[in-house]
Amino acid sequence: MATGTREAMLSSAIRLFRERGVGDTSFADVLAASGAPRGSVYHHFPGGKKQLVSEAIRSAGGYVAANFERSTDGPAEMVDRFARFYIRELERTDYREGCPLMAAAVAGAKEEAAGPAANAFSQIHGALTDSLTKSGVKEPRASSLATLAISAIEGAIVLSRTEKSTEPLNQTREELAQIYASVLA
Amino acid sequence: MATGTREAMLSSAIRLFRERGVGDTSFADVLAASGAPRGSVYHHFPGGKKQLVSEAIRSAGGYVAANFERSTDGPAEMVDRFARFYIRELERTDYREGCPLMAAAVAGAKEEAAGPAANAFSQIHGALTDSLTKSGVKEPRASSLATLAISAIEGAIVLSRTEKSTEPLNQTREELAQIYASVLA
DNA sequence: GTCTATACGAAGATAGAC
DNA sequence: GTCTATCTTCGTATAGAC
Repeated sequence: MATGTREAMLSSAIRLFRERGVGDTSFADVLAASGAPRGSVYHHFPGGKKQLVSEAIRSAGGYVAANFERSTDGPAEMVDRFARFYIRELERTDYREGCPLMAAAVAGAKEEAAGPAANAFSQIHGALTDSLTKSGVKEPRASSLATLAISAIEGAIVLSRTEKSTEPLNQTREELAQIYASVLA
Repeated sequence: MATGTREAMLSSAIRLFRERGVGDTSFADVLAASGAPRGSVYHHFPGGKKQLVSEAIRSAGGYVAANFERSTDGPAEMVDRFARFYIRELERTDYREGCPLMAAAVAGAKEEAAGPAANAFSQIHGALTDSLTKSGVKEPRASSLATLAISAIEGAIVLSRTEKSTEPLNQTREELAQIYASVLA
């Protein structure tokens, strides 16, 4: 298919970013991982690596946001599913792959990475805040609770990864569940 | 002084890691930032870049841990001071410099970075858990609450940085203060 | 302990043939 | 749309003079 190579490069880039970070991922790495033909790189990404990074993080952000929000879910479910998703991801990849948005955000100097990551975080925060207010939580508390959950889960993903244990993420998930339950009661 | 160059290189490395991440920081960058003489690199760090990274993160870990724990503080104070420290750091550096342990942990493939970061996180978690149990919180809740606080603050640092606003970190700090207050009451 | 010079490879990017 | 070849720059590392 026409876009097969492009898609393969983007998804390989995302995987490598999650694994080693943006700065440690080279163009050649993406080529090798995706099996994409060497000569077609600048055909698909005339803007070079910056374009590849930017599009990959944008794509990852859309994916994470879509996984985060399900219109039928309440706030507690959104948070719990988000945490569980990354617990599964860490187990699936033997603790190699973290959150792509985190990887991008830490490369603060690269605007092509940090910019799309900021957008995605903002989108997730907005969705969770909305869900909280619809459940009766007033601003500014709704925004605070949304920030707490996103911060805690993102941080816990990193801790779980470095410890090679799901315990930090599970502990965080349980504490958040308790907080959300008491607020929404 | 004999170790002046060495120290300068290490502290410059830490600053650059916080700013752009480990993968995007080159040896030459560290040299330029520290003003260290080009020819003495392998005199001070015969193990090359791996040694520099490893020692820099170890040093940063000790610094963060020392800042985190003060023997006279209770758990709520430890958490609050940790959050406030990074709020000040973000303001001081115009949101350029995040947590060095985060930067190291995200470079999961580099054991010389991820290893020392994991040690530092573990040390901080142990100190906070101890402080909680001494305040009467039983295990395993003490461990969970410690994990929640560290995860949330570390995650919030990243969010605040990408948004160029202290709001996420402040919101997280306030929510954590509330949780700790209710548990310790 | 610091300097210059340089080797060596990796990485990003481009050109031109097919 | 893909291939090979190549150019340039950068990054790590080493050698040898001072």
